[in-house]
Amino acid sequence: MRIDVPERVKRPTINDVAAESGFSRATVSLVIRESPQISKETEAKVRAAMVRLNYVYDRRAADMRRKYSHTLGLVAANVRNPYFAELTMAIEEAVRNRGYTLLLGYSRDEVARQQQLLATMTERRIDGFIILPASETEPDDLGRTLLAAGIPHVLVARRIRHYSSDYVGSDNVSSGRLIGQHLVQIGARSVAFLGGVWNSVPREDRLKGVRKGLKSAGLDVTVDLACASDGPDGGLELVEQMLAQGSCPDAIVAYNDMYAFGILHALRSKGIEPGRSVAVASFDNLPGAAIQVPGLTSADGFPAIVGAEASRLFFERLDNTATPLTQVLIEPNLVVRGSTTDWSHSRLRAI
Amino acid sequence: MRIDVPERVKRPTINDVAAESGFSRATVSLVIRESPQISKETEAKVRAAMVRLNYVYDRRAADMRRKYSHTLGLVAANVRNPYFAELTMAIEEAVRNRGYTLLLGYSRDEVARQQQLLATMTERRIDGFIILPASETEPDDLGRTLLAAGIPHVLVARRIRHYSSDYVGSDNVSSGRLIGQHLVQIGARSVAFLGGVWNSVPREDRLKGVRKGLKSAGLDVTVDLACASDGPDGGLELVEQMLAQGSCPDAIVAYNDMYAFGILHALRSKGIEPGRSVAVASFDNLPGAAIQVPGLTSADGFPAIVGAEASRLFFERLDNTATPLTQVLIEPNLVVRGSTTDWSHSRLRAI
DNA sequence: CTGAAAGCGCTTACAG
DNA sequence: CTGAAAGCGCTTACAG
Repeated sequence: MRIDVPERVKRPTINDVAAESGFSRATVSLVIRESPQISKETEAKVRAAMVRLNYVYDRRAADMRRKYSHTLGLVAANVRNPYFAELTMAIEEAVRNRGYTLLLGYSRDEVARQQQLLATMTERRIDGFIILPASETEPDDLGRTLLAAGIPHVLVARRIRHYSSDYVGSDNVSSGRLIGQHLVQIGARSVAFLGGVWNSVPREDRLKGVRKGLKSAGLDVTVDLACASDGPDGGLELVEQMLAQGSCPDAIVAYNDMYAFGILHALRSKGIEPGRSVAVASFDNLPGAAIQVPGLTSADGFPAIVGAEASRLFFERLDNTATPLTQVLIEPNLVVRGSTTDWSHSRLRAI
Repeated sequence: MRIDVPERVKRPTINDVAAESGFSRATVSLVIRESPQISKETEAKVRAAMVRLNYVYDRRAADMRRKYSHTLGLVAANVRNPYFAELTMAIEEAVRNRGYTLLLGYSRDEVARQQQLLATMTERRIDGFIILPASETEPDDLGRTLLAAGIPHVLVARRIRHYSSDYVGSDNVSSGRLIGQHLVQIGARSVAFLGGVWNSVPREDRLKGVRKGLKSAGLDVTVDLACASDGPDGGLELVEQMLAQGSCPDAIVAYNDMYAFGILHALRSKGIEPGRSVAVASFDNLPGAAIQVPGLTSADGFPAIVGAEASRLFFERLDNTATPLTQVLIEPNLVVRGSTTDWSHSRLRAI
């Protein structure tokens, strides 16, 4: 089967519509923008001409003459983690509801790619950025390209140390505290913290929170291991390293659910039954957490709300560049499931 | 802490660079585009002026004068399914490597949203689209807006019935056949097909493939149930409906891994052990498939390759609008795991 | 309510 | 190798 693809043809412009309708270019422009100063008849005639010619408005040309491009750059590390997927989708929706178009790029957690994306989108005159920064991003990476140029931007999900900007994210410290307190409550005495990128801000925040939660019982984290890979391999590596450090702790706190899933699998492959033998808790509460074996206790960070808030803050910043920088932290919710309560039960039984 | 956000300032233009460097506008333009007809000294002087002024190129203005906007619209149903996430990331990467910028929108499987996105991006003069269409998309939805206007577009992952276009996707029929044949091989005699959107093209293709695979042993699908939700609830609904139709089949084929994960969970909650009591196989081979309990047998569709191929085909179409429409099907690979081999073993043992 | 003119920031022939 | 002029498709004051 051979089907001809239509050739590119020259598109009609506002000039053609003016000629076809018998009005001036300015009048056509006003009709397009639904100006109240155009009479019903004039509008009808112009619109009819547009339909006859198959006219398609050129927003690029329009925006070039205006102050804003009605375009937003979203630069995200990746979208493999469903937390990021949800966050990204929420931003896209909010942005579109404001009549904006989204330019998207993934840094894949590489700073060089991220910088290239920021540069290209700036050349396309986006009105600003929402950035889920690559893990290793330094303050200068954004300071020199965005702050210095006065380009509005909101950071999401990952703060950057020593960089002041608008920011929206889940409250990682609070999530950690909830998890720590819960582990104290079920009677855990030794706790390992596994996964995440070493020394990254979200990891530090989550770990700090867990420590706060444990402190009420005079406890602290006994094992602390990072790992760049959040897949099954990463889980296995973490579990093996943990076991190599001595005995298995009462509880494992994973950096996030992606790590936790791999850790659950690794534990089983080592003959250690997650839940019964060792309690496991984590961050994010992805859809997959509920259907793990056993169900995974996890702190929900509400990525869709984070995304919506980030968009709201972005447009607020666009409207008023003078307001002080704002940090919005979304309160988490700990969802308790078998991965910690099973352990609690076996403990009680043993008494 | 209160930090002042710099005000929007008027940006220097090519005119300013011309004045600062002492050359004409045209010369500056040629320097920017690295024309070979500019001398080293001239280039150096112009570049120095650009640095002094903090000049930022305006690609919108440049593209408006050119034939192409170097911009591509990606309209995807969603990115919650990791298959789509991987596909999207591969497209973003390929597009960027060609110096293109990606405009992104999610239809959330709503045709109205999809149409709105196509319209908006067309008004932004994207050079064309890559579309992962909403499930209910009709041929006319794309025919009237894209075909009629001669806008290049490539469909990915989901074909549309009675619509001829460039298309790239995993070979769903082939995947199904591999699964069907494998089930015959392990000795399954009754097979249920669960999940997916009723009557959708990918569902029909996958089902057709499974039937082909089963046919060699004179078998056919005995239960055929669709379900719009691919979460745990959907899994439960499907399993309950299946059990209501009589006894549990030897094997379940899930429409994809997202459904399969929910189905595994639902089976366990009903006291049916997946793998041992009923074999389960599925499509996509997501990262999560390997760490299910038991490991899930699944046909890998290679979304990253689908994305790369779709991008390649898109640019080919852009370069030459006259070549015949092309359909690229990516050959799948069946990854066999415990969810089917456990059953096989128990069966053999029973003999 | 409508029109003529200038301009947004670039590129593209066309001369020299 | 470089410059003056026209143009991409719109919007924006400014008159009338």
